[in-house]
Amino acid sequence: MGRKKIEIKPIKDKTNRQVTFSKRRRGLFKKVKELSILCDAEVAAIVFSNREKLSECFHGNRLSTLDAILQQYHDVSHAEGKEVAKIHESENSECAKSPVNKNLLQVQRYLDELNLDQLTVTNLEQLQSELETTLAQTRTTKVSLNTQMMEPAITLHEKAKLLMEENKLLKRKITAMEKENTDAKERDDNREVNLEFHNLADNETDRSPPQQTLSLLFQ
Amino acid sequence: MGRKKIEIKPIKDKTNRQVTFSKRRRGLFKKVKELSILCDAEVAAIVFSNREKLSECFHGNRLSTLDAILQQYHDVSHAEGKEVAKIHESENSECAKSPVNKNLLQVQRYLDELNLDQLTVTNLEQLQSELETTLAQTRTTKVSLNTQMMEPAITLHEKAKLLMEENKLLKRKITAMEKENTDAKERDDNREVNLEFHNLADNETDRSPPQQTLSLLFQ
DNA sequence: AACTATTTATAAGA
DNA sequence: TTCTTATAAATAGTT
Repeated sequence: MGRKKIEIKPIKDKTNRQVTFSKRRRGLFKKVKELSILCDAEVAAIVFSNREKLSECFHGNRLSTLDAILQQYHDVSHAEGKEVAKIHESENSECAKSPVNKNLLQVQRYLDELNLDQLTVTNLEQLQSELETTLAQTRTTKVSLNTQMMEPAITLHEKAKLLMEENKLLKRKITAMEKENTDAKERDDNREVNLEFHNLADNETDRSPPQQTLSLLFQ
Repeated sequence: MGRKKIEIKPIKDKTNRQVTFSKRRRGLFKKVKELSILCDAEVAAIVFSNREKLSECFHGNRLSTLDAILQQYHDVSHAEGKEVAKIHESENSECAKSPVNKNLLQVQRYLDELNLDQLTVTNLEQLQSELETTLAQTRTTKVSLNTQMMEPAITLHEKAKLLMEENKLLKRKITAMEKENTDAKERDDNREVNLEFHNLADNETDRSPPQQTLSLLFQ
């Protein structure tokens, strides 16, 4: 659909790829919306760009979150034929690409600029733990199920961005660890590297408690 | 795109709706595949027909992340509760005016001033403090039909979920890496990052048993 | 960001 | 259903 036919193969040119990505993602999300509305279907699309940025689009008028979709996904797969409860009905679900929350972008930036040398599993878990502690206080906050309430895409959108930022850090860290391991191995095949890995593992094991706090979070 | 222009509104005629559903789902999945290939992106689409029938397609060649995220998203939803936030994407959501958002702005400023070379518990405690302020604002906000007032709790709630998921992912990867390191040392092999990936495309026909694909996601 | 020449998707008909 | 085809829609390359 354009001036010329293109082959479906990876676009090498960075600029062109980015432009195409934006255009096609927009188109994809539009299709998602249309399919959902036209056919009374639940449709979700999740996109990770090659920069690890995430955007997602969900449409449906019966189930309302990706959670629900995945729940249903699971239910259908594990209990074929079992009737899946419909949670609620709502009139309409408008959707479009989400606006960017500048605050969260700032957090992203912050995470992105973290010095890799200082990044450890402990750091991330500490951050998580702190956030969990704080967020636990929202548990009693009940949200009205007013169907006209529109939760901006920011929630799913931005949280995912944060997640991906951390994910990116993780990958970089792992890459660094691998590299270090390789180097060490080449120099001297001794046990130092292993010890380092074990330390990390121990740290994260010791820090499992945060998950308990989380269990209180999502009830 | 057809003999006549159609409005994007629910199709009442059952037959027509079913036909359109099939056609458009095929088209959607094709778009997913193209976007993935052209732009080196991870793309997933999940579709439930109005009869609760599932179909999905995933495309991507780098990450097991998406699978992992969905897995963990699912895990959390299941293990921690059934409360499902009602979230809809909306057009033109504007969060900047929210009082809670102003608190987030404080967080942003705080992050701005952080020495990025030093992420410490003290830093995090300050961050937590800021977030607590934000959440306090949230709690005192009366439930309102103003959609903007209700977002933050959900937003933060969801963020917390993802932080936890990321944490799980982190652990998983590091564990895998640790294992790989051990194996590599033992065998003196070359290391090979073991990024599993799925390409479940072309799985759009209804006869395709959901169990097969789902077992990959939700084993 | 817009603009169009084209390709692609698809609505209706067979 | 499946195919055909006229047309709407998406979009590749351009400005």
